[in-house]
Amino acid sequence: MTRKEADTGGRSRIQTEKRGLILDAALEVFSQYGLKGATLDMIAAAAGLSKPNVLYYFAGKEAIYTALLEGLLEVWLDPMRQIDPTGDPVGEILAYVRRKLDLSRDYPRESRLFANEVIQGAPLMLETLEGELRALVDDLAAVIRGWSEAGRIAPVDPRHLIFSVWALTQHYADFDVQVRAVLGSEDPYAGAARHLDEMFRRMLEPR
Amino acid sequence: MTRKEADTGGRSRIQTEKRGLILDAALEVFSQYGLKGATLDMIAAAAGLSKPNVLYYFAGKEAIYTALLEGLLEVWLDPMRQIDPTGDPVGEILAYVRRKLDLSRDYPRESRLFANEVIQGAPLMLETLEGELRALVDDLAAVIRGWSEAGRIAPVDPRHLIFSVWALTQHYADFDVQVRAVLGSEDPYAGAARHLDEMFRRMLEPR
DNA sequence: GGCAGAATTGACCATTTGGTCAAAAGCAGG
DNA sequence: CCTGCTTTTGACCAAATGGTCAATTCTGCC
Repeated sequence: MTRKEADTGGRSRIQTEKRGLILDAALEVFSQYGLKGATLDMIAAAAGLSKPNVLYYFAGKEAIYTALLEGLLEVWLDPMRQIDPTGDPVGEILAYVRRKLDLSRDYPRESRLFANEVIQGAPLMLETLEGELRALVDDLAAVIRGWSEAGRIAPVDPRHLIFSVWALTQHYADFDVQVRAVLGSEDPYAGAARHLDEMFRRMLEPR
Repeated sequence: MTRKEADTGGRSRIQTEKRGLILDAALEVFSQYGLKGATLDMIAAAAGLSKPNVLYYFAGKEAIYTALLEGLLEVWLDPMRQIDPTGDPVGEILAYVRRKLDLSRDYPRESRLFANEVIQGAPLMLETLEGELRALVDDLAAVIRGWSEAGRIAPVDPRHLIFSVWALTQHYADFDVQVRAVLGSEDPYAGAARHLDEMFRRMLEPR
């Protein structure tokens, strides 16, 4: 486990505990109100700590926000890393979609936090996006292009295919209220899983 | 033209002018920083007016934001309204996708403003989403279901299909920085247009 | 039990910011 | 040019908010 949040990093038990508490509270608050909309008082209250005590563990509001974002990227990119270039092409992509949709269902706050950041121009993540993310996408794009050229999936623009996976899966987390407003009491994720599975299958299966 | 922004509504020439100026400046600022992140001073500066002067035309910051959102929905829903139930099914949906993608390309600020609002729970739009939007989607879903049952398009969940159109097209506006970080200097919209066209075609054409 | 360092907090501060107001400046019609 | 109005603004205010700090409490260790 190399996740930042879980890495005690030489910190005392109580430090690790409280930092975790704060990060969890901050995720709740930031994902709902954004960086500027959230206040230290809200975060402190949600964590059950006093404001100065929160500042004892983190240098400032932005430091909490940054720590959160850093811890996030790992988890977020993980489903992509799990794709097996030697596996069955259509199956691998469908499984990827499935993992990404599960992430949206199980970690909607994380998804919204990320979305908020990117929509506002990703001032804190531009580097990462242009570096790590881009490299990862290039790698996967090469694999997909290989599959495509070998006739194992229908011809497709690899990078726009990847965008499509992101867009379609994250939509259910980020636009949750809209989706639910339209669907009423129906569970969005059951329908989404069937729909996306069918959709990508039709799109990818070679004729 | 029934758009709120353009409706003089009995206001003097100068009123209409200045209000328009303010709304345009506010769109720029709100879409970039969100409701809380934007300040009246920023909006005033962007509009080339003094802060009290801005408050002379609008009751407050939220009033500007609300006016903006109201003016938006019309434009945003328009492409859906243009779908012709008597037209060619696949062609109609492809044209819809195309219109929606054009909107993302030509009005990214509007798209981001809307996205920001919905991600944060749409406190000001829940009613509209559950009323007007839901009704509109239900209507279109019925049309699509008809096409599907008549075998004129492949079987598909109508409402999730609509979500897919929204997600895929708006992604290019809302996540612009991410898309560009991955693509480099390549124009996102040319590739997106081809990709989405091909994707929906494969998905919808009956076997 | 006592002590050193870690953890916690109430009180406080400076800045930002949404909003007010009374006075000044424009402006159109007579 | 005067008059009544609309428009504009500088000065100001109160509340919210990020952050500080000295003092107090707690904890682990001998």
